[in-house]
Amino acid sequence: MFRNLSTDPEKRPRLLGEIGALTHTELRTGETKYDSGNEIFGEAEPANYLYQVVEGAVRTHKLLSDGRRQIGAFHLPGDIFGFENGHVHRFTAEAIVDTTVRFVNRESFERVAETDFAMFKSLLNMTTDSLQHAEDHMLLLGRKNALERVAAFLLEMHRRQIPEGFVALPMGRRDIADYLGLTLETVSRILSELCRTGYLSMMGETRRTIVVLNPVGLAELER
Amino acid sequence: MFRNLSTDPEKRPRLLGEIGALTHTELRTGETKYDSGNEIFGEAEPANYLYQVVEGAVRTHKLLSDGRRQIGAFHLPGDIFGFENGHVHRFTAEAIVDTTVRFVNRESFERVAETDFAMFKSLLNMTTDSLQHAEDHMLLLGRKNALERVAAFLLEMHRRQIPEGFVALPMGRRDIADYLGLTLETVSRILSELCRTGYLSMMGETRRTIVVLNPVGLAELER
DNA sequence: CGATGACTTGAACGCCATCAATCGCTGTGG
DNA sequence: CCACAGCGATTGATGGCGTTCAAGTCATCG
Repeated sequence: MFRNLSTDPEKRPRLLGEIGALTHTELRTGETKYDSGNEIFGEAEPANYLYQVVEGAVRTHKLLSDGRRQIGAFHLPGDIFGFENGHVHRFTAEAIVDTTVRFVNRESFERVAETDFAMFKSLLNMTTDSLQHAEDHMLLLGRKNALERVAAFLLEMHRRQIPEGFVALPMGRRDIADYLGLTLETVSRILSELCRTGYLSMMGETRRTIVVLNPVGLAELER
Repeated sequence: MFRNLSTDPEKRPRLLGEIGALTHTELRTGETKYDSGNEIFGEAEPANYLYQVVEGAVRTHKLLSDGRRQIGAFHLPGDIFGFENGHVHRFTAEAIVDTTVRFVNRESFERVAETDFAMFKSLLNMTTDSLQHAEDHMLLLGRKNALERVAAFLLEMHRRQIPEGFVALPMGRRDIADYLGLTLETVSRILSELCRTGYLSMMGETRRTIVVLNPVGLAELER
């Protein structure tokens, strides 16, 4: 569960897969488990590691002083996060569920990238992927209405998970809301509405398992 | 006018400055003028060139099918734009005023970057800068109210222009609105409000020259 | 079995969008 | 020189979408 196809399937087994192959040479790597809700790194902290989700799910967010929160991205198994060009994290990262994370020492990674063009290119590719996601998300946050946002979110999660006939959302309504720039009540209302109108159906205790009954219709709602 | 300090002053004379020094070797470069409002490249077009603003100003935006627009960034003199990792532009770029743009053939640039680490690193740095800007803008679009957005915009423009005692905005209210995820009426109302409350004063025919009287106060409004 | 936490649903409000009128400046032509 | 169209900005009136506040449901857990 919570496996991931990444944004672009052909790029799926990305950098840290390669790093895995290099482990025995120069890179210092490791693996850690984080319980649900725990912080992996904090905004403005020194960025000493690169991370890849092995199992579970991670959210990265920024906070305003009064507690308003914007989640920039969800990271599913296979995704790499925490790469920064400066030496400081620009987001806080937290485990959404119990999560296993592989990490690579940033400094040792940079030493390798210094001489390995393929590695450097991977880094650029990952950065560009993140940029593209952020650019698309700006359009969503700036110009889409609530229904379009939720539809876009469902389609994104649908696309990123290995097809199993349903979408297993690791995150709660509050996380979805903070990702979409809405309130959790609005997200809940729109999910209910989409159920009533036959676009999807919700299962499980906390309604976090979603069967998309009409993906084409959803895509039209997203515009 | 419309000179630029970029986000981080130390990075100001970036890539194409270096490219300028390399022109005689392998890179194919040139310069073009675009009249106000004209398109430099379109979304989904093949990305054959990298661009740097020499004089003037450029906006990059995405469109929804029904015409809603989100401007991702404004590019002022010195700024480089149009770099993509895929071979297709993800934004449309247009001149906001009469603008001179230097360009570099993408293919020849990539040939150079293939063997020149410094060049490659510059590209990564630029991408990371864009990513950081996009991430900050997501927070603004997702979680800030209209007053905070306008204050943030003014401070950004203030910061990016060479200090001259005033901020000369090259773009109109509609562009500002589409950058901030608001309507032009809301932008106008809030600028008037900021005038009335003594944070700034507006000059010129179209009120596009702005004197920030209380930058500290503005920063507090932004949160 | 009461407490807690996640989700849903309802009712009322408010921020910002929408619709519309007006102002001021510019350029054009009589 | 003035009339007038045109464009950008401002300002006002109204309305709607999403927020806020408030119950209420259901499952889990001590």
